[in-house]
Amino acid sequence: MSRPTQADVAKHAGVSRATVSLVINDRVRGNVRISEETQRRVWAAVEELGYQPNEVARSLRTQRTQLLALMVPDLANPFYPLLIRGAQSVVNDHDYQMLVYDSDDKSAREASFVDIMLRRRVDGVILVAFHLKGHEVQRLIKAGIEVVAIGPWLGAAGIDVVAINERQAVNDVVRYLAGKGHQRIAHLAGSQDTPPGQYRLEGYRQGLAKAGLAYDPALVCFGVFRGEGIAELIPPLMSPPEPIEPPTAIVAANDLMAIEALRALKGAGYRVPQDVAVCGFDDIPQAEWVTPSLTTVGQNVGEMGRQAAMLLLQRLVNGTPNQRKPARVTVPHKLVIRDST
Amino acid sequence: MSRPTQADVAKHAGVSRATVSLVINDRVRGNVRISEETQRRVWAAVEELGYQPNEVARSLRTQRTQLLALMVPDLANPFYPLLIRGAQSVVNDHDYQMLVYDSDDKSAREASFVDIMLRRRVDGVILVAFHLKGHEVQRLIKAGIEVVAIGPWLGAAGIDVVAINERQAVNDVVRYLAGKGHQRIAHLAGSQDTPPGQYRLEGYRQGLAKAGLAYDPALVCFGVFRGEGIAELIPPLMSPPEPIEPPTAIVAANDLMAIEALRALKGAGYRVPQDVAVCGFDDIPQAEWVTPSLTTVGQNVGEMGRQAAMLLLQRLVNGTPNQRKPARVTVPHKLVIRDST
DNA sequence: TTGTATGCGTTATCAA
DNA sequence: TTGATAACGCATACAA
Repeated sequence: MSRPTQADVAKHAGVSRATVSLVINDRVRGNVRISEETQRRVWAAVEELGYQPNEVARSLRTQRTQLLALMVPDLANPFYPLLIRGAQSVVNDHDYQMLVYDSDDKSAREASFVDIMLRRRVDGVILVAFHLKGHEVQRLIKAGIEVVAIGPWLGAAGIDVVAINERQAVNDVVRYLAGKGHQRIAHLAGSQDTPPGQYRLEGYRQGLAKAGLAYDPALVCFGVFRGEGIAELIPPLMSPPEPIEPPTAIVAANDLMAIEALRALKGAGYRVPQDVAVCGFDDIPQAEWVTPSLTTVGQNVGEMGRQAAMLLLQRLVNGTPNQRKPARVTVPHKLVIRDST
Repeated sequence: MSRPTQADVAKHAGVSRATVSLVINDRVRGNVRISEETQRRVWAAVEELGYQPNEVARSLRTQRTQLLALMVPDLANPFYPLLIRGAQSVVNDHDYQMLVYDSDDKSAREASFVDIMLRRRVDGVILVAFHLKGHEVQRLIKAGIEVVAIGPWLGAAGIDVVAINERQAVNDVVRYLAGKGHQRIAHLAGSQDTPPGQYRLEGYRQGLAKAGLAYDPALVCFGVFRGEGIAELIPPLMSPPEPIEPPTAIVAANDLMAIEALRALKGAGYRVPQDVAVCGFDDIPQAEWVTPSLTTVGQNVGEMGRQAAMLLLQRLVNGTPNQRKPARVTVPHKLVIRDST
């Protein structure tokens, strides 16, 4: 029932426990020399007993868990599974495992993520944090846990960050729409208590300014990135009280919101893009599935995951933890023009 | 730099290490009695030093890691994030964390999952396994790791399984189509080296038989659940060589495949459902987004995740590991009729 | 009510 | 080239 330990292997092979450890960890390549014969015997015993090293004991001894963690705000947003995949692929190639944590975009869950990681002694974390404060992240860093953030993040001072230029991206969208002759461009903004929500709204305002259009608060409404409740926002936006002109284009803060808007608009009898154009943000695979297909900002999300994981592993394997100066990787985005504009 | 241990807390509070352990683990409620004053001092020291229990050491000592793992075949299929969410929600409520592992539908990765879990000494795993053999799962069980499988699985003898009735579900779809007058019903089958691929094909054949329709191999083509390469399957299916009649309905093995088929059909100028009806399987949220919206088999995927996690935790917390007789939970499915049929 | 001592399964530092 | 032996940080049986 109880699993074999190194001691069992040692007894079985007729050698000492230390020898087993040396053989198994391939220390033979160092200056340590162990006879061919002994090695053979050890491996035979391992095989015979079905011995699997106890990673827990190993972690306690080496002070390294080979465990990383990735926190995301919404697993149900297809954007994040792609991010996770990208990160997983490089992490697993380096003998690490990764814990996935869905914070559900909740401040309390983000905070408890920190505690859990502290207790589990993970070697590093990748954060897509919407609510975490700088000092909470500092707790991780002080405990020797390496941290990489993905996405714009206000408390990012001193840590590696992988992101796209959010303001610029929305800016691009707005100017593209203005270039197509749109004068009344609305923004379906994300939660303003999150950095992407704020940055994207800023980008929208910048874009308007650059295009010589006035900012009209009546054209901005606020939703959540999850896309819930967007349908209720559309009627008041599209049929505003008298003197206000309705928009001819809507820039949503992400694809989930844009797709919900699309559905609500179609349901209400609006033609997209003839009556109103719609743009998203992220370029999730589903942006191509909807009708009309969605014009959006393409983020290479898999690449962002990979980059973040690589930064983390660099710090972890190349020694010098917490020493190197923080990296800031900006992943290029591109405007993906489809049928909704 | 180095983090405080219980010994540090003990010194700081002026008590012994054991006392700290007792207080922190809330053993005060047992028959162990510790004075209010001592407790206060311990907690104060914990607070002051920012002590966090070392879960690694604790795991080594208690022989429990409070770690579970969930293996899925394709994180990019929106079905699985919903499953993960369901499981996470109950797992996290019980002071466990969950490792998410994407096997990428690869046999080798599924096998290495087993090794990794064995070494990490996880307390339990939830498997959505497409390739794992019975004896590989037995390795987990022999090591004392609790196992719950989600979905149909051939090597499931003796372990808890949460699943829907796959054959019946496809059966229902075929008979529904037959009832609408379809005589030529095609099947876009999933990989036949996976249980769902096989069961769904079987269900298709059963449905045909029940509806009094002949099985025609020309109406069955084989794709992958991921949905890649479906577009190439459509032209030969829809314009078969001379004597063969093309189908008037297509039953896909999952929604990803159905949606790709939908897109290919529309691209080729077919009208859905007038020229050909399309059905999917899973009812991912995106089934409702596409045009026409997709008729499909609704699986309550979040519920399946929750159920699986509950079964696992029951075994874990209610003692008696591996003793109880295996549970077999069948989650109800339902035909969700939309515009594609 | 609190303290002492031991072991969980490793790795690593010494000697031999 | 190999073998004792001491940590790693904690929980717990037993003593006090």
